Amino acid sequence: MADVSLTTRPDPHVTATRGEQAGPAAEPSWDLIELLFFAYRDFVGDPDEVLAKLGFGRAHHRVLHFVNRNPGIKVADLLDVLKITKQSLGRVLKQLIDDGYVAQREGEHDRRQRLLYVTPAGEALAMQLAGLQTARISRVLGELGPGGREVVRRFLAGMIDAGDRDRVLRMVARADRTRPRRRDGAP
Amino acid sequence: MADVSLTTRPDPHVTATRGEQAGPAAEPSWDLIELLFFAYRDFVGDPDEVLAKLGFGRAHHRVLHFVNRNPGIKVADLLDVLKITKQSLGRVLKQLIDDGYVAQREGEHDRRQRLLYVTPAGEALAMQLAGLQTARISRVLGELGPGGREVVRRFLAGMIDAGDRDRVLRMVARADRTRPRRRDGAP
DNA sequence: CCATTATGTCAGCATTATTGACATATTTCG
DNA sequence: CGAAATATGTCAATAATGCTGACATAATGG
Repeated sequence: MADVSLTTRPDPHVTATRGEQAGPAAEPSWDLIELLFFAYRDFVGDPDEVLAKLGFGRAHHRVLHFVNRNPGIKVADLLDVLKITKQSLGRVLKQLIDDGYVAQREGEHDRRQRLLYVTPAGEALAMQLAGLQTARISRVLGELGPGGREVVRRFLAGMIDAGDRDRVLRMVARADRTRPRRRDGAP
Repeated sequence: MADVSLTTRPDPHVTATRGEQAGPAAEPSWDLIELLFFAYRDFVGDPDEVLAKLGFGRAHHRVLHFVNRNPGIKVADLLDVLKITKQSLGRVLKQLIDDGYVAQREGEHDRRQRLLYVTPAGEALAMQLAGLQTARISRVLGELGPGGREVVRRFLAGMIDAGDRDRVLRMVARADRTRPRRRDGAP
């Protein structure tokens, strides 16, 4: 049974890849639809296990992740990224704060703002979770060979709604620069 | 602002792709982690809208999808694929049956079994939803150029837990053969 | 006949999301 | 200055989707 189709094969239904024209949809991409479902489920599965032991869920992960990646982010911007309501965010954010994984600080220019930062414990947890997901990704990219990473990146970026894509890519790029060197004014 | 990084660029943190060795996790793949999050959200977003108008949710989509792809599937096997409990499945399955999207039939050899099939309405809905997702996928694959599809496919397959991978790939391959020609004994 | 299997169902609970309404503090602007 | 707008927090109710545990029914199979 080993290793079916993890290697390249002719792939009968590559009918022509039919790029642009969104005609009457020849034949659904069943394989990619299903693989994406299973891949994403397992991709978030590893963090889920760790979080469950702390009494947290997937929602906590998302909040912790984006706060870690965007130190000093405003609550309003976080809501924008996550596309949830502030009531939904409030609950999980309160738990993360109460448990000492996230801290708030007043904005310097605008004291209404509660800028969000991860605590050292929060950063450690965020890095642990990201490490699990990165391990999975790295293993696969290693199997793909050179160039694979860029193809995957372009595929995922292209799958994002056009209206959001640039904002997301800007955020990814910005945070790429922000994280590496320990940011200045962390609490 | 347009089109950042949808084109290939040097990509600073490609540190060596560090394939196999799962050492102390050098630097997280922040970009792919986040892109996967946003890509999956939008990938399921299109069907979500259609389903909401019918009073259905994502859970209904998954059930309808796998029944459509695996006509005559046993309840137990569906539970295995979805990895949920029969109580959770029962709720959404009952709605799909009551609303005429899924039908049950007794197994021929084993009359305890309730084999699941989509009705014509169910097939139409499943195809509509798959069409939306396929349109998104096809557009991106068209932008990736030849070879992109296979890289993406291998990436997604590789992201699946090793223990499940073969089973999933076998299912994908089997259904690839099952669907195309109208199956024999559908209700 | 009896143990097992396949399925369904009742009851209760948790997580994560929603909407609507309102409260508080602060900034901004006329 | 004072009113309007903004940023955030919170209360209450509801929905979707998952869970556990317990039990019921029907059919299979030794």
